[in-house]
Amino acid sequence: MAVSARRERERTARREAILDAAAQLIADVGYQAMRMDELADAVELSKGTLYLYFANKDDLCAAVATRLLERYLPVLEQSVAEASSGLEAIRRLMNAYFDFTSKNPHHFRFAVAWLGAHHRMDQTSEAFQVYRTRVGRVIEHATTAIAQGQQDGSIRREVDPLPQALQLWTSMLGIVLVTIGKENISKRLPMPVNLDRLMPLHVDTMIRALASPEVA
Amino acid sequence: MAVSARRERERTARREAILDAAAQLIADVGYQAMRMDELADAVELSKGTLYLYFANKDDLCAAVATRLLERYLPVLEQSVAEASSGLEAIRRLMNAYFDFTSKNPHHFRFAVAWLGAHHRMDQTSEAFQVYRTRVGRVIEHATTAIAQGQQDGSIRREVDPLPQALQLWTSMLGIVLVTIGKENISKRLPMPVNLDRLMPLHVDTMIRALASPEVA
DNA sequence: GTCATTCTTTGACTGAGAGTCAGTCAAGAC
DNA sequence: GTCTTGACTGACTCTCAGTCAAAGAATGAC
Repeated sequence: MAVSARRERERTARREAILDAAAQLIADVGYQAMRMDELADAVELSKGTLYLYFANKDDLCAAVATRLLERYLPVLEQSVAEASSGLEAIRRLMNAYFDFTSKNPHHFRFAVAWLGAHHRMDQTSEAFQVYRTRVGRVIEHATTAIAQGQQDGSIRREVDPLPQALQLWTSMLGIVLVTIGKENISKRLPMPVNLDRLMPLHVDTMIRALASPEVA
Repeated sequence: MAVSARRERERTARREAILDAAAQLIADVGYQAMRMDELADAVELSKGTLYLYFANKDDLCAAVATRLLERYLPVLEQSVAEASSGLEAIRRLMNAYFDFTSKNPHHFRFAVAWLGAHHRMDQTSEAFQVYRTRVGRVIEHATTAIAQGQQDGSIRREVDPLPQALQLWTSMLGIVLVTIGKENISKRLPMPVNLDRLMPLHVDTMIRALASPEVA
């Protein structure tokens, strides 16, 4: 039946329209401050309709985050592909991920809230499932790059790729968390601090820890 | 006048009583789920009274967090004092900080929310000022340990102590963030992951990056 | 063309929880 | 005795996520 096919298309289109508006709003004010009424206004739908497309606000935000990360994955992949060695791939991957989070600070804030959440967020929904696999994709790239670096001799043999990839990604979270709020945070800390140097320093530090002795 | 002195004491005592109850509640359910009505019940005061002692919920949580960190500072200091070298001091400091956050996951969640906050949290209040100086204390210890390690030859000369201390503290945040939610997070990620090893791995990785060539 | 059916949308409403404020009360001042 | 001060109260307001009974639109059968 052609009707149901068209319905399906329309439904997808509407969903995308909601996500577009939500992404814009979140970029402007953040996902906490974004209100569902406001979003309904922006897409010219009633609030109830939003809840026909997404289970709740967190679910919607997860979908926005997923789409953002999904669109950025090719850039990450490109950066890895261009690398001359596994170690270089790690450096590029870190820089590219950092670039992504700098451009989408609110997406990152949401991801952190997701990780840090205790009770509040219901993470059983499909949106979170999908988001997880995208994050997994990033970690996989790091894992592959490390293994490759061991092949080409740029990275130490003793390193265990998957755990180390997790360590890389996870430590990155902290760096990014502090950096995206730098205007505020540098005033929040009691010592004079230049947070622009933090990320490059972190990359150098990690590279030094991974590099095989010959290279270093 | 003796009256005002007594009033002052009583006021302080009441404030402490509120903080005690709040610390307990936050430890039980987390700072998000802790409700001001519930807290008022617990200290046998009315809700309005809480707002005579603290500007708002965030302010109160910041005071709880500050007190916790303050009480743990001697332990951190002890761990540094017992170290045989600057590098060893860093290792101990990282482990001690990690121990603290494991025992007080909700405190840490609050700190992360504070760092990640965009608009929502009003951070101009005194409570946040004080909290900042306590965090600063931790970073100072790390800075000192690095400088000391350069003196005793355990840490590389090229390292710049303060920026590197910040890098240490900041990268730690990410690791801890993921680790404290490990029961959940290991199910949240698409690959099989043992998060118990993450923290030791991070410490080893950082130590390797800092160690002077002779030592490594 | 009309009517029944099914799918979509609506927006007023509910509930939860932070924060407020006019008013009460007790202790001290005079 | 009465006046002042400051701590305390709790019913109230406000904001916002999420709900649901009713309205509306599209489709298909005859």
